[in-house]
Amino acid sequence: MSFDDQLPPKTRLLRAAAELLANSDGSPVSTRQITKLAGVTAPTLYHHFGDKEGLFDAVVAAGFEEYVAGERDFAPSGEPLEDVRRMWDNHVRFGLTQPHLYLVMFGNIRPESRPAIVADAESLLEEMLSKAAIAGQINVPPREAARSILAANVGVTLMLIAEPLEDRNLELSTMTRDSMIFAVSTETARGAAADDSGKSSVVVAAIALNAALQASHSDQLSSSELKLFLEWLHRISSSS
Amino acid sequence: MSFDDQLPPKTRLLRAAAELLANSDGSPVSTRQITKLAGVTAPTLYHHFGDKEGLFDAVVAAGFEEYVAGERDFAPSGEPLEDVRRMWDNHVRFGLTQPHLYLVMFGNIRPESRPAIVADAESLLEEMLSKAAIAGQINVPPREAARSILAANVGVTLMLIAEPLEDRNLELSTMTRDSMIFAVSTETARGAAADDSGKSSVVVAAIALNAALQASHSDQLSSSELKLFLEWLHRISSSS
DNA sequence: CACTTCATATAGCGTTGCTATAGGTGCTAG
DNA sequence: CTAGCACCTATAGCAACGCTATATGAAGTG
Repeated sequence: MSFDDQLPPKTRLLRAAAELLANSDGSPVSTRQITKLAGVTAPTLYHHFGDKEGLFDAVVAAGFEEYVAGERDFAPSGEPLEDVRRMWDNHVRFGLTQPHLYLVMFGNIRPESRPAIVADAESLLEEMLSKAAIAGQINVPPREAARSILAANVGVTLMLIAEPLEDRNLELSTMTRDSMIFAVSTETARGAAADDSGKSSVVVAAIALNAALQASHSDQLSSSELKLFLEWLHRISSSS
Repeated sequence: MSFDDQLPPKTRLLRAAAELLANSDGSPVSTRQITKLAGVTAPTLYHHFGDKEGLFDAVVAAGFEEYVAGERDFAPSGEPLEDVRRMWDNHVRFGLTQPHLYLVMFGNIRPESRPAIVADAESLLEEMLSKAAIAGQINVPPREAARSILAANVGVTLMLIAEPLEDRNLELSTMTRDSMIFAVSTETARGAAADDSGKSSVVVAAIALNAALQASHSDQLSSSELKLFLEWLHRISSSS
């Protein structure tokens, strides 16, 4: 169960820490576990990495390489905002496939101590958004857009990690992603509010839905379902 | 430096924990510090709260009361989306004035263990968004909108907490906030390319009706009818 | 008074991150 | 060849951690 004795202790420590971090079910990883798996004793760890956090930082640095590699892997599609979407998705995917590493990278927030990793991720995003800005596709300075989008991206990823596996719904991610990109992009036709009739109630909403349904040939309901649905709608909207 | 001996130990423990948590500069707070400040011994803590996390949960619960009180304090302005903005701002303000408490509440994420606090904050937001939905102001089901907005809200707050005080820029918050609200609100005609406007109005109306029905306990339909009705509504509103 | 129940204290277990000290190893200089 | 010098690693152990088995006191009830 130990590591190849040929490798230098520093490397063995890094691999052991990475492995334990990846397989730990959220419980903290002790230096004793790490040094035991690496086949070295405690002082070796502190000689090479200063302290536990130093070792984790080194692991994170390697993890970040992987993260950045993922972010850069896809060739620019010529559609910067589409690339931003892919960066978002890659960010979330990274967080969900390596939740413990991600939590060390982005989750271990301490007041007034901004992890360098955040700045790196931010500039990576900003780079792509600058292209979008050049193409006149966004209505916010790239730096601010990057900060904003990254914040939302981190928030969503943390939420998804915290969620039990069985009801993890990636729609939260895509929806938030598209909301953010939509909001900063210039391609949105503003104004032209469809119905600002206001003062909506059950009745008004029912009437609106009724009209809209009949006009749009929605195929979400079968015809028999639709018939009954409309009858109920009528009952609701003709009451009160 | 100790606490009023008249108070029951449970209260003293709570206050001591809250105080140490509030004044700690991010470093962890030990049970020994807490019990010493409270003037009790270890078993007392475990008798009342089970374990350290239990005590922290209790502190958080008190903090959450404060948080909720802040969220409810302002009278509804009659403009639900404006109230959502204020809830967002209140959330950020709470996080920045009590960063350590906030980090215990929202930052201490562990894989697959979703803090109850998140669900509470979510339903608080959802409640307000339902009003917006009834008024036909949003184009996404309230629950999904709440999840999405809260995720972004948490992400932004964590980012701001991590940022050094001197260059904390609240514009990140307002910008992200408005981006999210803008994206889910119907006051903007969404990108024409991806949208069939007829179908879109069906969705909006369905969402509004759904929210209205759940809010008003209409007795126009029997409970079994209502159940099926809502199921269809859900099918319609979650399509597109 | 006897008895139960709740609340607190004494003392200590096992584990944590970390280190003072010392010893071994491989290199270069004389 | 050997002496000296960095560099690296191990032995052993400290202080602090979360937590608990056990015992003692206080308060209420028959």
